[in-house]
Amino acid sequence: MALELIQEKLKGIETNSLVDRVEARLVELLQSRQLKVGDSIPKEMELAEIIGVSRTVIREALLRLRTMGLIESKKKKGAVITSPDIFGNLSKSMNPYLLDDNTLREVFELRLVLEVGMADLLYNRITKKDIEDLRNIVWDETVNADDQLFNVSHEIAFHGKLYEISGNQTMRKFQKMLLPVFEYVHESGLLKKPASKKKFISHRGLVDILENGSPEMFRNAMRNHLDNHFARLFE
Amino acid sequence: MALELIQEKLKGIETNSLVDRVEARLVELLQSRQLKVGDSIPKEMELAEIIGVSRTVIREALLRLRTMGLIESKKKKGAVITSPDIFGNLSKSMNPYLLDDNTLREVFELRLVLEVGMADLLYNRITKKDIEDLRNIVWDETVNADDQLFNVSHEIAFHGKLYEISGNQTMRKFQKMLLPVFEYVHESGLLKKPASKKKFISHRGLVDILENGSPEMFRNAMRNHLDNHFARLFE
DNA sequence: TCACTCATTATGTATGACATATTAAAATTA
DNA sequence: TAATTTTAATATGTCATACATAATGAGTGA
Repeated sequence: MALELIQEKLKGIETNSLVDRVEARLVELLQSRQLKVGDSIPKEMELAEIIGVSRTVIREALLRLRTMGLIESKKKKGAVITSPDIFGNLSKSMNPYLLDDNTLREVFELRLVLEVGMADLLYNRITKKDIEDLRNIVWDETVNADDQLFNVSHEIAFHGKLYEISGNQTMRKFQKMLLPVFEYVHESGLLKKPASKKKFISHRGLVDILENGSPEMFRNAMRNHLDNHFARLFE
Repeated sequence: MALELIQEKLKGIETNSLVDRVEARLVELLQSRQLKVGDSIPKEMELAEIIGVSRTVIREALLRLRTMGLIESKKKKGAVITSPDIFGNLSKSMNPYLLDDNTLREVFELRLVLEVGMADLLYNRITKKDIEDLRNIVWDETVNADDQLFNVSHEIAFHGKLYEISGNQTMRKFQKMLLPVFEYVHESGLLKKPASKKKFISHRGLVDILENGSPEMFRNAMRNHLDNHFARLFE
C-alpha cells in the first residue's frame, strides 16, 4: 500500500522523456474545459514553436493522443478533439496471446460479474421485440443444457443479445472486445474442469424469467446459469 | 445492424495510411504465437529494411504499440513484448471533460453493474482481516445513511475496499480509472435528482451481510444500497 | 576477481525536404 | 450574378540524415 503510493508519486516526477512531458502538456491543454469536442488545436509547427521542441517530438506526442482516441488529424484542417471511443482502441491489446494468464482469468471473471449484475438494465430497457429475438435464438436450443456447452456461436448470440438489450453501448463494445479472450480461456487449460455436471438454468429459462420475473430473480438465475464457470474459478 | 457490419468490413480494407498498415503487420507479428512476453523484436532499422519503409514510419507504428502497452522500448536493448496493462493506458482518455454525456452515463452504469455482480468474488476471497478493515472504514459512519451522501472520500474508501477484496486487479484498476467520472457525474446535472429519499441499506449493513449472509443476499443488498443511483438512471 | 574505462549500439531528438490531399481562393463560364 | 472549374496555398504524411544520449559489454588495469 505504501509502496503503491510511492510508485504513484514517482510516476509524476519528470523522469520521463521529452515526448512524455509534451504529451502531458497537450493532454492538459485538452482537458482544460476551454476546449470542447470538435475544436481544433494548433498546427504541428505552431505547437513546436510554442513549446520549443522539434516537430518530431510534437508529432510523436500527437500520435499518442491519436492512438488513445483523443484527437483526429485531418490533412489540412489540423487536429480536432474527439470524444474518445474508450474501448475501441483497446481491442488490439485485448489479445489472448499477449495477456498473461492471470489477466486472462481476471477478464474472464469480469464477464461473469457483468452478466450477473446487468439485470436492472435489462428489465428497464427490454422490449417485446427483444423477447421475440431471444426466443428465436433459443428456438433450436436443446432441452438438455449439457449438449450445448460447446455450441459457442449459440452462446455468443444469446449473451451478445443481452448486452445489446442492456442499451449500454460501452458495455457492448467491452463484451465484443472480450470475446476472443473467452474462447481462448475456454479452450485452454487455464481453468480447472468443472467437477459437477448438475443441471443449470438454460437460456430458455433465462428468457422466461426476463419476461415474467424480476431483476432479483434474473440475477440468481444468471448466477446459476454461469455456475460451472464460477465453479471453475474457485477451485 | 447491416450498416454496422459494413463498417466493420470496410474498416479492414486498406484505406488506411502507411503507418496503419505497418502497425497492423507488427501487431500480427506480436500475435503470432511464436513470440512470447519478454521476447524482443527487431531493431527499428532492421524493421525499416524488412518492411521497406522509412524509419520514421516504423517509429510511429512502434510508438502506437507502446502507447497501447504492447511493447516497451529500452535505450539499447530495442523493444520487448510486454503483457499489456490493458486499463492502465486508458486512464488518460477516461477524462470527464473529454467524454460525451452519453458515454459518461454508460460508464456510470457500468460501475453499478459491477458492484451488484461482484458478490461471488467477494465471498470466495474475503478474509477476516478484510472484514476488520471494512468495520474500521464504517466505524464513524453515521446511522442515518442520508448524512453521508456527500462524504465522497468515505464512499471511495468503502467501495474501493470492496474492489480490493474481489481480488481482481483488473477490476480494481478499472474502478480507479472510473473514479473521476463518478465524481463528475455526481456533481454535474447529468442525472436527474433522486425523487424519493427512503431508507437504503448502509455500508454497515453491507458489511454485516458480507460477514454472515450469502452472495445472493449481498447482491440484493448492494442493489438496494445503490438504489438512488439506479433511480437516477431510469427516470 | 573486481572495478573502471571506453567503444559500440539502438533509441531519442532535431532538421530539412518533398509528397499528397484538402481547403479556399481565383478564374472561368453560363 | 451564380455556379462550376482551376489553381494555389496549406498542413499533415513520409523520407533521409545527422547527432545526442544512455545502456551494454568488451577490454584494461589493479
